[in-house]
Amino acid sequence: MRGRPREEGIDDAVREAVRALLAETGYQRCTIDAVAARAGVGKAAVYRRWRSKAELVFAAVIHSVDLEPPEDTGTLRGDVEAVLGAIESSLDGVEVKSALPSLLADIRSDPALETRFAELFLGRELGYLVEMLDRAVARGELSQRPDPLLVHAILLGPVLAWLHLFADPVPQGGLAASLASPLHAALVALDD
Amino acid sequence: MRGRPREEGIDDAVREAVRALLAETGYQRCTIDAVAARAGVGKAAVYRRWRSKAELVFAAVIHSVDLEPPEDTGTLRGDVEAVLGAIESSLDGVEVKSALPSLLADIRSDPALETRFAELFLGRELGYLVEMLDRAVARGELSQRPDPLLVHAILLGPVLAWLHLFADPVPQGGLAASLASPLHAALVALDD
DNA sequence: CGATATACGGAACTTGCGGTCTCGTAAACT
DNA sequence: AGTTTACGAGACCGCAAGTTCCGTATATCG
Repeated sequence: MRGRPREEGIDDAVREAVRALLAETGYQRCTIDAVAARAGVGKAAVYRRWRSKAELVFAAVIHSVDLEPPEDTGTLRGDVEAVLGAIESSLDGVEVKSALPSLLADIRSDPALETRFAELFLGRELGYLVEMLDRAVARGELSQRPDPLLVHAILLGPVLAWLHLFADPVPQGGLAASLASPLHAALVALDD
Repeated sequence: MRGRPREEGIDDAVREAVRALLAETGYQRCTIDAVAARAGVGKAAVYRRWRSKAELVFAAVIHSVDLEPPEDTGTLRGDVEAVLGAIESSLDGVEVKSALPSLLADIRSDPALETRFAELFLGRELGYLVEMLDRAVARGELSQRPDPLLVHAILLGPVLAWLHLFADPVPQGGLAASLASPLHAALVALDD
């Protein structure tokens, strides 16, 4: 590579500035000028790294979420609760929560972003669910593996609806705990 | 009332133009100038009726959705499928589907809109669910009425996730049919 | 060392859209 | 008749995304 190399730390500084501004001022007020100023960086340096504001926010938020593989709790019921908890906490991050609707809108209007979102998030979640379901089949809790897409919708949907659509406070003991039993029953019912 | 009265038909013409442009060009390209031109109307006439683009799109989309009270099918299982079908078809309207993420983002960033959304949609849906649950209790299918907010999340969430988050084709026989059994089981499990 | 290529911060610039205002005109009420 | 409000058309403002240019710094290649 010829020329001056990319300066170390700018990527992180910009992503951190995005997260801070999202938390402090929301998605609309989190402008590229403000991000660059906050990170002590020129706008050109930002656009050299990300093609658009949507890409930048996506990268910043993604980077702050670590989607962990689900633990094997020994029972399907326990695994369901663990998965729900992971989804809830990943969606409930402080700076993420308020930006989620706008970010989703951007993702849906940019095919490249949509593809990466499907691979980075939905695909990984789906893979984890398949593992969880296969363990349940091996234990004899399910007779066969149900359609993972349906399972994904059944588990992710209620958490998404609550945090994203309702603005209501989370119920006693957390969303995951409240939803684990009924959604476990839903998966069992799916097995018939 | 003094002065020239509002011209009849402009409200409808503008709302219809919004729906057409949403379907043809998506939310971003559906600009107020384009809407006014399409409706054969000046921009001032638009802003005399709606305070912002978000209000306008909200009104146009709302107006195209008729949220019907759920039928009493005689069983909770049947009622659940009917409710799921109603949610699915209301979310699956051609022009609504692609605009939904952006519209939701606008709603979430405008407190006045958020209130109206909660009243017009969430509140009405919640009321219908309470009726459905009370019928189930009267029939003895449930021992007591579960938390309607949880039920709302459990029923609406999976449909929302599928149509709004996944871009995947709907499963065999429709979403409502595929989800009715497992989600009915979830409600029954909620009763313990 | 010197030429070239790329990065940097800063700032000017372009473009597009939401939203407001003005103008000349039309249609109602008092 | 006079007042008030609506109308279409279009000019206008403000703001934010995205691009370009400037002077400068830092790397590789010959």
